[in-house]
Amino acid sequence: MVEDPDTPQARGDMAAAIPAGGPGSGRAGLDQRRIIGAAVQFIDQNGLRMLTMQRLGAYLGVEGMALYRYVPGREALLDGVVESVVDELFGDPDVHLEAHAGWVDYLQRLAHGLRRIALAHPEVFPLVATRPPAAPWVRPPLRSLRWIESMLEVMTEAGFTDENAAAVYRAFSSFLLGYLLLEVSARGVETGPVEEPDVSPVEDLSSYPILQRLEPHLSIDVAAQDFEEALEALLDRVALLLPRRRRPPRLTEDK
Amino acid sequence: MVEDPDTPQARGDMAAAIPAGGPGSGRAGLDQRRIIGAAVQFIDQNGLRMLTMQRLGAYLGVEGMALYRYVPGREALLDGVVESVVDELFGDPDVHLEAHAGWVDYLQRLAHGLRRIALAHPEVFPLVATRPPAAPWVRPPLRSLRWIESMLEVMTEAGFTDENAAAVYRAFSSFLLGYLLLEVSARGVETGPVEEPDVSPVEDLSSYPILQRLEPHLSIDVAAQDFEEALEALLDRVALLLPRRRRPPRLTEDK
DNA sequence: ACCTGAACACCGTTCAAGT
DNA sequence: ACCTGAACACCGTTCAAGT
Repeated sequence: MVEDPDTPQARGDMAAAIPAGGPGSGRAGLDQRRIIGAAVQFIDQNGLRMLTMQRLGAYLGVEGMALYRYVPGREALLDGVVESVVDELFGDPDVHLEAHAGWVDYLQRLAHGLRRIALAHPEVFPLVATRPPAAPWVRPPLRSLRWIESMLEVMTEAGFTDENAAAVYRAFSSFLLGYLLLEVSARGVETGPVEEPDVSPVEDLSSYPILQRLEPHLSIDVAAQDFEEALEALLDRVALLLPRRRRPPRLTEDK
Repeated sequence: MVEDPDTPQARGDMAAAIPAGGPGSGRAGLDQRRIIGAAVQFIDQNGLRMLTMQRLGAYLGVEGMALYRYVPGREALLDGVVESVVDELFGDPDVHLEAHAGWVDYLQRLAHGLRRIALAHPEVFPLVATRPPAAPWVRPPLRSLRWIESMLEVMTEAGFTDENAAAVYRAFSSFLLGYLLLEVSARGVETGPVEEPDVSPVEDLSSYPILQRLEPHLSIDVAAQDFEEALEALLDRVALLLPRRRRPPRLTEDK
């Protein structure tokens, strides 16, 4: 079930005129899975806006138009990229779908799994966030029917009403989307191409004294701690929806 | 300060061969403000992916290359679009910068103002959300130094420490970004072009019984109520950061 | 001063032709 | 069966030329 996006089949060192050292002419023939995997790699390495049918073709040692035999077009390819990246969650050993210790543990694993994906593919994540979903109840970044079903199942079995389970799904999605998109974009997405040193004309802060004073508190390292706290706050709030029981103490498994 | 994006100067009914009834050859000469305003209108009407230098030129009754005298290029134009839309906040009479009744009232006005902007320009908002910010501490959707400064000022004057004011700014940004992006995308962004009826092959839900059962709870109308509740929850959580005082009761002004 | 024509390098996409 | 050449319509962008 875990589709290795690396497909290390017969990787010869013949990356001669091929840009950025792609999988080269990996022989073995094209195929939709391989093309989408290569697109993910290409975006990770070169940024989304560098992805072109012809460049992706060259990356695969082929002529660009050849891709149209396996992929309906560029838009469909991007959809495939998003699906493929989100589906990495299925292969994550730390998010074991069936082996969780209660809904808190489940949501924590899910959240951390999605965060790992976002950080592993920062150039792809904006695509995950903004591609129009197939249906209005598919909310990024949890854009997989399987995961939505899984989450709703865990929540309802944990005693949440249907209505509350759905509300938790919505709140959880909003939280993850906002937080991860900001974290990923703060880590210099668009650091892709050449990144002209530019001597950082970073806009004059002298008219904004408070912003200037608080700047150290707005650095990326500070922001990186927010995730755990915000997740905890959300889980605490969710726990209040549960009829009788209090939320179990943290890190204690309650099977 | 309120720059009317409609620029109703001499609007003749000569929208002959001009696509989608733009401002036509509004005479009066081009100018960067007018071009960016037209781009916003164009995106609102036709969707982002329809925006092309040549089409925007035609929309303005001009030849496309003419725009390069006023705008450095397409990327810069998009930056201008984002800035222009976010700056509409300055003209919003309900978000009066100086006349607020405490930080709770201030944050509520700010949140609702940004929500109005997102809903007024659903096709632009993904751009607001994903354009790489000028600096890592500029967090969408509050991408204006003036507003960031303003918010930090209100929070610190209300008694929050520098560190907490910054934390509130981060949490507030994440909340707004995640919530508004999802709300906007749920309202059929990409309803732009022709929207083939498609008979909605909306993916078979029969393998996902819980999802199927909860579908009514995931509709857009249900989700639209979440904003107020989530905002309240965030404000409650923020209030806990304040050293002594409790959060003042809702809707009561405390000047 | 301001816009346009023509040109360039590059897109996505189709399809007949090659192997 | 699978890839390529050539072609088409369209991009963003530059610049000499028109008015």
